[in-house]
Amino acid sequence: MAPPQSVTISDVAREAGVSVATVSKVLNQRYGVSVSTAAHVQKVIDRLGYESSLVARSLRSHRTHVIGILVAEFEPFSTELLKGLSKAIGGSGYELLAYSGGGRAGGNAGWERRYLSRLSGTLIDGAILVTPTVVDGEYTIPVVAVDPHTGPSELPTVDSDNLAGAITATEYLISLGHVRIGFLGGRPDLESARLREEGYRRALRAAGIDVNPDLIRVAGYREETADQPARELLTMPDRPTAIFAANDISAIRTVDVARSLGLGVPDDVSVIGFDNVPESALTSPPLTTISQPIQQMGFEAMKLLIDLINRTEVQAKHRRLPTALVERGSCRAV
Amino acid sequence: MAPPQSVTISDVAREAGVSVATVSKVLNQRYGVSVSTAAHVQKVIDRLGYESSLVARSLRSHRTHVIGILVAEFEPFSTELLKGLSKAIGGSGYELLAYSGGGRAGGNAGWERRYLSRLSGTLIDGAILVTPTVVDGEYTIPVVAVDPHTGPSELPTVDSDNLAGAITATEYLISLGHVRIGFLGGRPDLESARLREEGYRRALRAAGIDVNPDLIRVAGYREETADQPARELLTMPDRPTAIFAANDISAIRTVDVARSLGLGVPDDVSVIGFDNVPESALTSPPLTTISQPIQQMGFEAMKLLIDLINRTEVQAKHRRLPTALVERGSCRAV
DNA sequence: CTGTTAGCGCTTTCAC
DNA sequence: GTGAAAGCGCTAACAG
Repeated sequence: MAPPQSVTISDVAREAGVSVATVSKVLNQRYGVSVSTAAHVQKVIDRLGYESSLVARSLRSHRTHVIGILVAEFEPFSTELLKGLSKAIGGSGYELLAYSGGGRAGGNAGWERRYLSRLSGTLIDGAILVTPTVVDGEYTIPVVAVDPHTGPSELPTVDSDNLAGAITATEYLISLGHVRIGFLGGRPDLESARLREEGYRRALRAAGIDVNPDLIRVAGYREETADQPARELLTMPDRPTAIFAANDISAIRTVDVARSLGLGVPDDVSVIGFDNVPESALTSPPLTTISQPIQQMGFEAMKLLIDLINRTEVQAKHRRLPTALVERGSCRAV
Repeated sequence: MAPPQSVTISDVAREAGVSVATVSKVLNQRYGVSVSTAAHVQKVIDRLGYESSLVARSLRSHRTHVIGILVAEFEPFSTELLKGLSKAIGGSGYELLAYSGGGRAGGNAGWERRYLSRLSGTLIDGAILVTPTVVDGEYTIPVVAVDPHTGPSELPTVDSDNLAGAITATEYLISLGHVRIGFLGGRPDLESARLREEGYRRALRAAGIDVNPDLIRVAGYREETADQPARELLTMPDRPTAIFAANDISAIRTVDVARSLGLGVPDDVSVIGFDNVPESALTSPPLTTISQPIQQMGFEAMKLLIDLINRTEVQAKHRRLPTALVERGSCRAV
């Protein structure tokens, strides 16, 4: 039935004995085509299995009903978000296009701007930027940022309560009797990382514990960048009895590094993460962490973006979702 | 620095006082541009923050260095695959474009063909089809299927050993003393679903247990379609003591349904899944399941596709990866 | 070395 | 009701 390959609008036109303009009209249900012609053309379209090229179409008409999700990389956080986005898009009539550069796109600051330039104005009607490094400037299409660089700015933003979450994590460790608590920070350019560190410091001070700079390292949220700082903390002469890692990936790496060093978790060192990505339950022991409602964040971001695209009145341009402690097995009292 | 919005090649040309052709040449590092002109144009490009439109570019030159991943939906399996794909793409110079229709795209058989028509010939150099419903016919660009409709066909394919995995799962249940073992089947159009059921039947027969059709239901691999059949199995007068669900999503739903029915897992009913998506560790009790190396499958698919695109000699067009039992807490002996 | 010209597949006036 | 023609942003001959 369906033919092997790329059939264009001209093929359909020729086959149907009409002009491409006419085919285009029936394609887009425009007025000005007789019922019989329309039916005939439709038949040819079906027979040929024709589907209009998103690219060519978008170049001309700037409405594609496609929403772009721009991510540096497909890792646990962004894919979890994708699941929420996918749910939110339900019957909205939009389709999703998730775009990611090669692995280390995260390396080049401003990747989101480049991706956006490449796709916007044409391919997508709106975009969701996942942990973008830069959020200043204006955009030609509606854009929503998730967990961005700076805190809530002009750009519509969805994030979670990073500060409260970090305070909760640290207080939890303190309540377990820990005093020497290490901190493995996130991507320095991200507001979430700043707030998580701030929460750590604040909770420590509130408990009358001095913040020791030696116990603070940058782990960059990624596997490759987390091992070294985790090792440093774990091999200190007077190593911390607990480590708060700014995201689950770092925490998971910390558990692995600890094991490789012959240290038991939580017996020799307690570890708490942040995010509650599904992977956090896969470690042994399963990771105690602070949950962000990531899928929910995706859901909210999508709703917000669709409202923006439709120019619906938007209630709040910044949505902040709550975090919560998830106790599993990687922390214990001392 | 970077200006707010869509600047086109003509803007650059005008600003630099050259023709668009010249700009295009420096953009694509073509010969035929003096060093000084090139430098000047490059400066303007940088100043304007110009980035060429993927759409316009791809319409003309049919090489984009973008690989399409076509999925019906972003759910645990496809996103897990995405992680593997993302890793495989590393320094290859390709970028990833994951495309998904609205939620129930899975409903329309042949979605992958439609998506492909919309994107191919233009936007993407090659595609990975995730659980496509149809794999016949030819394609204009290199295509690799992951876990497709029919088993290994003409189309290059990556899958896992579904038959062996299903046999393992069923034998495991039998070894635990279960005899009345229910089966929650997958998407009927998928070869993986067929093989998993086949494995179930084969293991049963090998153990001298009659296959009871009443104990077999179709759960469709999705949350929405799994609840009802799970409930049916669980509320039978003589309900099974164990259920083998053809994927983790169905298994997780089964655990939930069991709980809502006041049945304990694994005390009243044992449940085993298939896939080992991260979510399977999040249930309580954590799910015993058959693991597929999903990320690895993504990795292999990407390698295969890149070889195909580069016309590198491809060793094997069908790659089948091993499955394994992952014992967690949702099964017990009777 | 540089610019002019012709499209890629499609939508959209605007004549007929 | 229908088609010719222009043009979206870009690349690729081909002239100059």
